[in-house]
Amino acid sequence: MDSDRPLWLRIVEHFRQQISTGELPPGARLPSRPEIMREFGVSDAVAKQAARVLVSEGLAVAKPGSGTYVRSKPQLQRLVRAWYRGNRSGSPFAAEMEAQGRRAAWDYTSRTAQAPTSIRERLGLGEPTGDLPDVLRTEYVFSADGQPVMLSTSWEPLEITRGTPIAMPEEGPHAGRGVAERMLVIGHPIDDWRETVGARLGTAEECAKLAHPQGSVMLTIERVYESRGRVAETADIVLPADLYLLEYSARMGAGE
Amino acid sequence: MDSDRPLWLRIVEHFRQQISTGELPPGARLPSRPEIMREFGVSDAVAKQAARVLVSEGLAVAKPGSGTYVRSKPQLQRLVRAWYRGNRSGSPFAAEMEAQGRRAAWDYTSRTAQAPTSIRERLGLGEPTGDLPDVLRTEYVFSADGQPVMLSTSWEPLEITRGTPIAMPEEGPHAGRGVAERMLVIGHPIDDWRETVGARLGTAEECAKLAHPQGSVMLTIERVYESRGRVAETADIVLPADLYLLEYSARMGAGE
DNA sequence: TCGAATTTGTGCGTATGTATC
DNA sequence: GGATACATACGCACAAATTCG
Repeated sequence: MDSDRPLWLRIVEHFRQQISTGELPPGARLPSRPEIMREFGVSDAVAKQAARVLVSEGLAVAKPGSGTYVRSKPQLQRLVRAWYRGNRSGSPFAAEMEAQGRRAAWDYTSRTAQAPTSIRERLGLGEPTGDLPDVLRTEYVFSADGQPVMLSTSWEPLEITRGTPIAMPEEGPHAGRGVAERMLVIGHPIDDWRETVGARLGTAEECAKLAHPQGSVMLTIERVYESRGRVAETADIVLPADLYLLEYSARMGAGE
Repeated sequence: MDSDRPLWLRIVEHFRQQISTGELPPGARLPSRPEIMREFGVSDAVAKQAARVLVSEGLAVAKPGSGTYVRSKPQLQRLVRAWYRGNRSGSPFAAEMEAQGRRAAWDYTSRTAQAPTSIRERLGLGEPTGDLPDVLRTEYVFSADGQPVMLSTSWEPLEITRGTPIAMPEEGPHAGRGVAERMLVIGHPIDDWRETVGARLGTAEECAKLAHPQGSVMLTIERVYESRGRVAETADIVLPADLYLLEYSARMGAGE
């Protein structure tokens, strides 16, 4: 008689408000399911549903055997996706993390492969030759302060890098230096840059790698680096939307 | 004994695969709850859970009284967030939609208000004076081909626009022209531009306004327009991640 | 036009497994 | 080991919307 909204929604809204006002600070324990049943006079199914929604919204974390807790929201970090760091040395990620006073690190695995069609299109590759590999595919897991925070799969055409000292991104004298710097070494200065940003729910694998609950919202970036009108590298980047904001900016040319 | 994964997850994965391979094409009807119970030998609760997950993942749409259907995924549209359209006339949104051959339209409501603190910070406003309004707040619902596709809340400091012919964004000779063009009219050329991109689950209100199922993933943009080092406008933009990709690009200066 | 069958959404009660405290 | 708490699972009931004869 109170309202026409579902019971579980009212409970969700009750806790949403308590969390947003700070009445329930991060880390605070929410009532257990039996407690919710008593306090709100609802059944177990309703308490369950409400808890699941709060968790799926990222407001709470459920710990079996312990309780359900208000999620401590790490401050949203801004990732500056601009190019004025072009002539710095070292990886852009490391520079960004250093600027925030965080410790950067990454794991990677590289292997040559034949590019799938979607990547072929982005790289401007022609038809594949037999099953000859034509790209170097490198998977990265980037970490900040020991926490995994970003996934990236990078594709470089072997056409460009084969036989050069930078053929393997993370080996040799230019290891860990970032794509732009490495390409410059072999005479392919990156002079154009394009990022396509989207968002979706993370796959189970992505959530696991990033130590996030299943179904977390992820930002996706398709990055393309060009050198003299030719694509020198492309990457698929995935990062948790609850950790990062992406910052793009441009100064307008006067006439343009 | 088959696996240690939850029953509902196995059912979800079953349909996920059928959908991704096209075996279940967009618009196809999924089995009803009783059918799933029979086919998989599970209880009603499991069938329910599986259906809810498929819907929350955006793979299916549930129609009460009718059935659950594979969601027809509209092609992802790219929104170019760059500034080379600076000297075009008319609204950027209208131009973008026109370029895609779609019909653009928008509703709006404007009113003066006292800016909340987060907006004050972005606009660089000082302490509020009593409860005097100091911004014009305009809420937009943008539509393409009659479908709502984007929400935007725009904030303009009255300090700048008060008493000018463009004080009301959607009235007078410069109605519907876009912020940059309007600001230029009163001698505040937009010369810097910054967007902060994030993603999250849409609120119930946002999902309703955008005719999307509850809990859809949304892209969020915080846009700031500056004129001579001063913020002339800021906007909060929300758009469904299953409809749009955002495209940012930059040509690197040679030396930078 | 009307009514019956179907289907989803919501809600209740109970039981078992497993992790935490 | 015992109590507590969450995750999973079974079975049932009813309301509202849709479909179709």
